[in-house]
Amino acid sequence: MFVTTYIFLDHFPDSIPECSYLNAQNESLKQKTCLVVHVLNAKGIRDTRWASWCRKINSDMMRAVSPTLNCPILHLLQKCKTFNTLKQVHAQMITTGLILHTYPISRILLISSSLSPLPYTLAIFSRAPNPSIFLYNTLISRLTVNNQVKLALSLYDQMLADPNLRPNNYTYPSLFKAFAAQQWFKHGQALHVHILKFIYPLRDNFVQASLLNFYSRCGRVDIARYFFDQIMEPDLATWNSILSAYARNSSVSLSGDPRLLDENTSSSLEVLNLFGHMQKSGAEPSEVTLVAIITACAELGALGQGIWAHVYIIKNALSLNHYIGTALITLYTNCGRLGFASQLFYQLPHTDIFCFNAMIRGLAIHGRGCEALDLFETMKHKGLTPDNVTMLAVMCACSHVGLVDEGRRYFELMTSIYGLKPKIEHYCCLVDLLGRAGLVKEAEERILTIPMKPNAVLWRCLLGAARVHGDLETGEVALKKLVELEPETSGNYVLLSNMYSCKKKWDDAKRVRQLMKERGVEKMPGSSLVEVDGSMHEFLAGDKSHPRAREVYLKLEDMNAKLQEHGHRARTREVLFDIEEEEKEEALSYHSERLAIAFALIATDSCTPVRIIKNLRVCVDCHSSTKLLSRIYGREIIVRDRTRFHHFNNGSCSCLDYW
DNA sequence: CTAGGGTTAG
Repeated sequence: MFVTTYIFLDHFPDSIPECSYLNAQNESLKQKTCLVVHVLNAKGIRDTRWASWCRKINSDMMRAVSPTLNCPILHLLQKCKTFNTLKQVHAQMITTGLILHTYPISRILLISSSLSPLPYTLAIFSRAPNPSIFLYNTLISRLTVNNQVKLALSLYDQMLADPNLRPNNYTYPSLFKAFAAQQWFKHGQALHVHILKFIYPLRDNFVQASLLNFYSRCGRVDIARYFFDQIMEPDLATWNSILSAYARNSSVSLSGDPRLLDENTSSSLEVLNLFGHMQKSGAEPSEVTLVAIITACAELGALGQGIWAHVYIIKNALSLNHYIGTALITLYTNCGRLGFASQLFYQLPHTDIFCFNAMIRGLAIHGRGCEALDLFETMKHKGLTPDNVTMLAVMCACSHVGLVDEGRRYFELMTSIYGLKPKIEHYCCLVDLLGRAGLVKEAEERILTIPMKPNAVLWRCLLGAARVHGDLETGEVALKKLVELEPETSGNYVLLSNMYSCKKKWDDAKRVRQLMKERGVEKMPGSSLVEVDGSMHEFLAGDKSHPRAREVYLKLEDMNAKLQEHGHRARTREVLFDIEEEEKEEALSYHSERLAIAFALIATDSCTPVRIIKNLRVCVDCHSSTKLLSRIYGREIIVRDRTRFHHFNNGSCSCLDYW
């Protein structure tokens, strides 16, 4: 028999009230019962600071009263490593009658679920006399771990059918975790109703965190946030859940729809914002926390904050595991520090497929296509099997350096050797690869024969290719599809309008612009961020709001004069509107990255590389003038645009003019 | 008392 005692700590916040515990202990020994102690805080919630103290007291008492806990057979059970030894111990449990008791059954269920065939484990359960909610919870959880979600659900159903049993706090977290992994949104909502019915008021951090996480994994960060705000005292795992929710949400649309860009940025900022609250609340960050922070920094390009997180890990002796490693590699490659990334990569004690994928992609977006392919070979040599993401990075590597045949070959190898089914992203990459190399017609044919419905990203790839190679006909086809799929996205109209302008079809350009106006589509302003002395400065095109705007514009005049001296002719074909050549030139020279570069040139040391983060793709004119500027001012200029990096050095760019 | 939640690449 158990007697549960709750000790309130409201008047003794920092020390265990030994006397009340001892009184209760004497009482329970007299009655030969087992005392179970919990320490509660002033709000009546279990105080986790005393959890290990309680565990020790409780297990001491348990041993004194209940001999089955110290039973040698259970010790043997713990040591089982194979199905055969498990069967022997199981036999002993049956002959000794141990198998009739809840606790030993729960132990053997745990071990059996990882060693035995499924029916064996289920048989053990089905022979349990009057299985308790505890046994149901144990088995449900093991089934979800072994990916038997449907079985777990039917067990849950069976339990509901028993009028003596009601689900409790322990029933739901594993089920929601499994639903989250399967993205079963509807089923999850249905199960959520059960929580409302059976667990009220909902005050358990585990259940709330599992709900939060379920909704966030189904892409509903808004609902996740709602649940987070309901939680009175978030613990570490709860904080980690909400931080990861926003961090994950921040990179859903890499190289995709530019409209989602702002959403990504604000998600990442929210990670940092929430982290501030977390620190104020006194919760100690763990590795999981830092993965979320670093992921957010990688998305924002906030190198300074990211390095702070890296230093935090080292200072606080957190482990540099492969989760952290992958996140840091992504951070450094996204912030243009390819050297840091590869240094870290080679220092990691254990590199898995995630680390390799991050590093291969890192090399690819910096235009180090051949090194990316070498690393791919190393990875295969290590016995790691490439997956969808690896192949995407590999094809991306080929695309960025114009290795068309290799890219095509890898695409074929995907299915023939690695047994991977190309997803729409792979087709995008292939179209990109072909398009950039000038094989616009082949790219278009590919799109028409793919086994799924082409999405906007795919058409945008084709449109980009058509634009670079001036293929108006294909561009029009692509744009028609794009406007159907995304009538709100300004970039689509801008691209087509630019194409018409370039062919001097001013009327058509005007028509597109008019269409955009009629539909009320706002043009997305180009913005460039530049980090100077650890803080970020943002410039928009023609922006005069910066405190040092006067100096910046003076520098810009100097830059433009020098550019002309060095024979730069403005590539006006990218200017949207039907305006005079001279005005166009002026519009170009006030592009946001030109302002950012001007500012960096006056505000930083002459040997510091200039690092710019753009929200859109680099335009042709900026690309060629930045190349020239890197030579004129003898500065390395590193620009991160929407999809890749451009390292401008001494008059040339790492992208070799493919982008 | 034994059962439960949080991490990485696109």
